[in-house]
Amino acid sequence: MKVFKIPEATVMRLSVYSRYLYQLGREGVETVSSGDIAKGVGVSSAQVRKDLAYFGEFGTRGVGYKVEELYNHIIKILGLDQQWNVMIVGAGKLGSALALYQGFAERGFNITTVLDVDENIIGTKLGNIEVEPLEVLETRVKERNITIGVVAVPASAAQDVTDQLIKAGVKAILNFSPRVLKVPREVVLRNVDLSVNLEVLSFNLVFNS
Amino acid sequence: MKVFKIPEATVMRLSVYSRYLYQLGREGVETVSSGDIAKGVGVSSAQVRKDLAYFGEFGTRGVGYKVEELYNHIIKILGLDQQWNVMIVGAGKLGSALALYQGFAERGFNITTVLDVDENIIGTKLGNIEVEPLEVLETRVKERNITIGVVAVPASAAQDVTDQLIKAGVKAILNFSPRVLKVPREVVLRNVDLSVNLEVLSFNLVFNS
DNA sequence: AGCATTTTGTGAAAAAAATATCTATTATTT
DNA sequence: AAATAATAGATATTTTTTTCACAAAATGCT
Ligand SMILES: NC(=O)c1ccc[n+]([C@@H]2O[C@H](COP(=O)([O-])OP(=O)(O)OC[C@H]3O[C@@H](n4cnc5c(N)ncnc54)[C@H](O)[C@@H]3O)[C@@H](O)[C@H]2O)c1
Ligand SMILES: NC(=O)c1ccc[n+]([C@@H]2O[C@H](COP(=O)([O-])OP(=O)(O)OC[C@H]3O[C@@H](n4cnc5c(N)ncnc54)[C@H](O)[C@@H]3O)[C@@H](O)[C@H]2O)c1
Repeated sequence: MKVFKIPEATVMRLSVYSRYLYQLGREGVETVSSGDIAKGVGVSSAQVRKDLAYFGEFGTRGVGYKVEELYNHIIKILGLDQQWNVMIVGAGKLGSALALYQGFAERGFNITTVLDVDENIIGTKLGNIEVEPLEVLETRVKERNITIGVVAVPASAAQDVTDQLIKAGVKAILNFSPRVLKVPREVVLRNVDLSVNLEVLSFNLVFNS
Repeated sequence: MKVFKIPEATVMRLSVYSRYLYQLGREGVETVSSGDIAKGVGVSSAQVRKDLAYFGEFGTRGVGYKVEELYNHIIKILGLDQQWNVMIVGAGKLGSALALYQGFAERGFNITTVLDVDENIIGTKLGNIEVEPLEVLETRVKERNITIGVVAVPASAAQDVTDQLIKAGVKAILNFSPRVLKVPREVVLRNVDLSVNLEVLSFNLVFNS
């Protein structure tokens, strides 16, 4: 029921702010100004205040923000005050790295299931998750209440896997394959295209010289 | 000496267009309109034309673009008509996945060197690259003419590794650690923050419901 | 050859985002 | 208690990016 539209850049920055606040919290800092945050994460102080202003008033004029309080607010805004069950499809190099990464659990993302089609991979363990065959996709999504699907299969299989995830009831998809995916409007899609990132670097190297 | 500023979003889209054109080329398609490209990658046709207009006139009115020709132009724009030597620092889960990924070489990114500090990892092979100790960083950057450094170490080591890369002469850095890095203005930096991506999903799941 | 059709390239308009400025509120100092 | 300083929140301005819309080519059809 979105009324205001929040810039995606704002959401991404909030995520970064929250991690900086977490760090400050652990260092024992109790209050922080928009300028401090700005300095810490490399944006302007006006930007920090603007980003927060979309969601309410969290600070005290003349004083700043309470680190812990602001942190909790942002965590809530980002939906990280709850657990999200995640399925990774494709237990290759990248899928395995993601499955083994502890950082996601710390932020409330529970990687409950990893699937593959390769007989040699199915049955192996990634940490304490056993890789299961693609056939159980729908069953697992339903019984484990999985809302987020991660696509880490070759480009040729990406759309097919995506369709299966959506049919099974997944609400959001993080796509690592270099393929433009078609999803219904109500499904949230994000693409992480690692090649594009390298190519932006090479462009800048050529262009700025 | 940059005269016009090109939106970063434009550069990212060009990368996506180029891959779509590559695909079309392999399917034997010879000409394509801005509308076709738009449909294929999910943007507007005006956007496609505007993006290209920053760099010249590549099409024929009433006809469209020659697939191969436009592809070559974009490859040139992105600096992919040359080889880039890349060093990955951190041969953990993510660094290994990146080192073993064939897709980068296909786009002109030559991963020549992978470094780590862990005695158990140094000396092991990733494909045909042997993981070497961090100590050789400067030597390798120089002798192998490395211009791009990939930071795939824990956040606590990220700034230190970055400083070493820059001191050794690397011109661009792709950072996978969840840490805001400080780099001199002339060094190109891009952050790939995988947690942020998941958090944008959870935000949208909460916000749009 | 003339006319209809397609589709680029582009200037103008609109929308979105970032930045700067101003105002109000709190805390601190004198 | 008044003056001063700090800083959030609101508003205004500027900049950037996207979208729109149309004239200018190129093609093909009659
Ligand atoms: N590894 C990287 O660093 C990297 C970088 C950029 C992009 N990518 C992209 O990420 C994706 C995965 O890359 P990777 O390097 O892990 O590849 P990979 O080949 O190591 O792993 C892919 C895995 O997917 C499995 N698979 C294939 N079809 C499947 C299906 N229909 N259902 C379930 N599993 C299936 C394969 O068995 C394999 O284990 C690819 O699309 C790749 O282009 C990877
Ligand atoms: N694996 C993922 O899916 C994932 C997801 C999001 C972010 N990240 C980030 O990417 C980075 C790497 O993640 P990972 O999962 O590969 O971690 P990892 O622990 O598997 O690997 C890190 C590697 O870096 C090495 N290292 C440590 N200090 C070093 C130094 N100073 N110089 C060279 N090497 C050093 C370690 O020996 C280790 O091999 C981390 O910053 C992590 O937060 C990873």
